[in-house]
Amino acid sequence: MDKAISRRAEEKLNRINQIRDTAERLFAQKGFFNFTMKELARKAEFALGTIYSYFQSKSQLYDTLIEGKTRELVNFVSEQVMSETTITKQLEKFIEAKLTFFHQNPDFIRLYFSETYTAPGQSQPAVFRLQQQRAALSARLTEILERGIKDGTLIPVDAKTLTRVLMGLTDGFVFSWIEAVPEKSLAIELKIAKHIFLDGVLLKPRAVKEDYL
Amino acid sequence: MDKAISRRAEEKLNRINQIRDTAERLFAQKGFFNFTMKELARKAEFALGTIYSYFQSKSQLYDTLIEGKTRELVNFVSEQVMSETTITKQLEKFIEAKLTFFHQNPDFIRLYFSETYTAPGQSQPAVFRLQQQRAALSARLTEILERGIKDGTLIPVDAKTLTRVLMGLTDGFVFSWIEAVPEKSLAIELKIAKHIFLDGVLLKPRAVKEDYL
Amino acid sequence: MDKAISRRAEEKLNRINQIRDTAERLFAQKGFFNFTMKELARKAEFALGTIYSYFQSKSQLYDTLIEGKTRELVNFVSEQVMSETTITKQLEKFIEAKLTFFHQNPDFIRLYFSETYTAPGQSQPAVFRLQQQRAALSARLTEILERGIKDGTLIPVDAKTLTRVLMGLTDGFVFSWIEAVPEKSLAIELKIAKHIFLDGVLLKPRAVKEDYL
Amino acid sequence: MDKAISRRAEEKLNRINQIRDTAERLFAQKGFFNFTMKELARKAEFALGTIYSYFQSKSQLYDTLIEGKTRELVNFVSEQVMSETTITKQLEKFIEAKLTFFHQNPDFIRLYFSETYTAPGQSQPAVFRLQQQRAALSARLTEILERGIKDGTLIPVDAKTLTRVLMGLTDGFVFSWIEAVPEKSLAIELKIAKHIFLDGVLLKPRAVKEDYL
DNA sequence: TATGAATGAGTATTCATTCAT
DNA sequence: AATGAATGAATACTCATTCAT
Repeated sequence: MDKAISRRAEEKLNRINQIRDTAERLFAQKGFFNFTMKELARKAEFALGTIYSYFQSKSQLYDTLIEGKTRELVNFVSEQVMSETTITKQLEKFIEAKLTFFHQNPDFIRLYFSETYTAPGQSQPAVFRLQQQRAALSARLTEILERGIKDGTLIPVDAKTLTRVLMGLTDGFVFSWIEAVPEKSLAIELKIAKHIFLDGVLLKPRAVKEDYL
Repeated sequence: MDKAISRRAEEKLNRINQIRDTAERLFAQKGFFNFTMKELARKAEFALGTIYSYFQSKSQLYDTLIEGKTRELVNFVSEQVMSETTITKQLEKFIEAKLTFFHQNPDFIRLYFSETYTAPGQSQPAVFRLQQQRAALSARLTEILERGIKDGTLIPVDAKTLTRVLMGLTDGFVFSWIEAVPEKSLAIELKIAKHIFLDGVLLKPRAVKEDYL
Repeated sequence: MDKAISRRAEEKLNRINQIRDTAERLFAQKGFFNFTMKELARKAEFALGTIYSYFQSKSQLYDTLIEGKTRELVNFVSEQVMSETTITKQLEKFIEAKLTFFHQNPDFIRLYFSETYTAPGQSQPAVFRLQQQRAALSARLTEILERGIKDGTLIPVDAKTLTRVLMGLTDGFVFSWIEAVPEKSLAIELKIAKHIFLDGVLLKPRAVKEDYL
Repeated sequence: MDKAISRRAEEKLNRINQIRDTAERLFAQKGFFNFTMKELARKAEFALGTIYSYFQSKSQLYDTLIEGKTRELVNFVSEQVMSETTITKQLEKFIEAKLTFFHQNPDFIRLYFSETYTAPGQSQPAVFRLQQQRAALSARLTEILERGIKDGTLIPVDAKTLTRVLMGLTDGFVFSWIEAVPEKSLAIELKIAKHIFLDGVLLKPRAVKEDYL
């Protein structure tokens, strides 16, 4: 009996996951408005009604997808960063984890950006939660940067500003993958990314550092 | 007679521009699918049919808007960059011009990202053209970087990779403005951006530069 | 063996009755279209499939309910009327029985009217049978009235017309209970009803009776 | 110009009325749930979208229909009744007006009863308003009856009860027309109805009047 | 025999686009 | 040229019914 129940539960989970995966791919490929629930049903090989027995609505399905993946992202990055101790290593780890996550979840890239893109005034659930998660990630980054600035490792710039900058920089990196994810060279890209963030692109560092507001 | 015609032509141009401006605002605020042509007509203070006498379809209006603005962007950045001679100055100018353009056209930020977001396989006209324009901008950047690498100003990295990186980095910077465009501190942001790109975030440059592939 | 079978048969009957009762309540409360078979299953505490093993379809369940209750009504009224001998008493009994039946089956009031309401051209089974039952009831009434007219007890009006009138009048009485069934005053209402049907509302009967076509 | 505008206004009114008439017929024939907006469009010879440009939704169209007709009914009956002075004449006029209205609007009979039928707890707009109008009509009737009871014209029964009774009786009369409206004999039916209400069905009034609670 | 997950036809509503005035 | 009423294809979602377990 127990076995039967768990087998059913497992099958149900599999079905849900099959829908989720198909939906994620379709949302990513076509955007929210360009795919129909009918198409999802066909691609996921379920009847329309079956989809609706697992998810309340198209929006709710979308929300669930975004929310789940974003939470994964935040957890993944947080764990990786916490495994390091020095500021420099933590920053490197942050970059590495964020880029790695998106590299492993290329479909999510579009979702992530299309959601962040949506006008904030609309305050749809998905957007709201995603922005909350982004905020959580930012807060974690700010802590590291504040410590780095205080102990003289980093340039003395307002930590909040620096946070926005680094969040943006890494987003931009990922964003460049929308057109073409570099299949094999993640290691190289990572190396370059870290280097640029930490040391800049000039071969010979400038002798005199500028003043920072 | 000539005058009358030119007055009419001017009026027509004004009308078109009024529609364009309203449309750009709406596209930016709400996204392509979240407003109706009826709403556009009402906001632009024209009849529905009038809009359609100037633009073939909603998509075509959208395409036109994206295409025009992107071309403006490319021209603006190219001109600014060409006004400088040294590699460092040109890179600084590139960053400055790109960020300035988006700072002055905040509505365009969403359009730019939402379009780039749309899946490339779809090959809708707007996306296609926008990507062509992006390619043009990238090509310009690659030239500069190649010269910089060759003359020893920049770290010896594959120029194509570095291009993608810098395009992504600047995109990311702009992207961070979607949530909140910094009204007054563009100068400061620019200073920081340039510094980070060129010198990195470490206060004391690392003594030994790593090897680059 | 016999016993076991009869126990099963009894259990089955109980199950069917539980479904019928729940269904009757739901049909009456919400109307045919405003509740789902799922809701019925939940309220009757059976699985959806179980309902369908006892009733072919939602419509057929509805039909069965209407048919059964209407047959009860006709039988009840007929029996009561047949227990009297004089015309006046029979008419009083007809009124009394009809009103009493609906008073005891308030849920059925809505069912009765909503069904009669449905367009006759549609010829759905339930409507058809209900109308047959109504016809049976009417026929019984016509007999009484014809005798009453013949023997000079009643005003000399076409019996068919008078039948329709009295059917309508009693329906109307019952109909007024849809909004609020008078809990305690059935006796009083009955007294008034009988009086009005037989003697009218004027305190002093008009001296000269009009001619009737 | 004025003319053109009024012509358009008139055409628009005609169009709306054509939709209303078709809708009233369909609602009456099939009930709310058994007809589709598509069918309405086809029967009214308009495109689906056109229907929606005149009415917000199926429900709103339904509400509008019920509300309008019911108001007509109440106004019509009120005006007729007010044109008489004696109690007896007013009661006769009430019966006459109510029956005449439904005789002239046979489609409305079903709507009227199906709406009154709908469970009151649901409190849908249409039901609510219809019941308000019914209440208004009842109130008017109560006034007349109270005066009649006071001045000794009518039997001494609680006026509220008598109101419910007479409302029910006339409803019942109309209700009997659902199955078959008597095309030619309205005058006769009216005569009989009035007679029964006022004098009852007994040819020889009973000598001793019963006591009334 | 009982269950309830899966099915998919059916329906209200929206909105880009057309075209008679 | 300008207007906006009319059009109807497209789409999210519901719910009676089936059937494998």
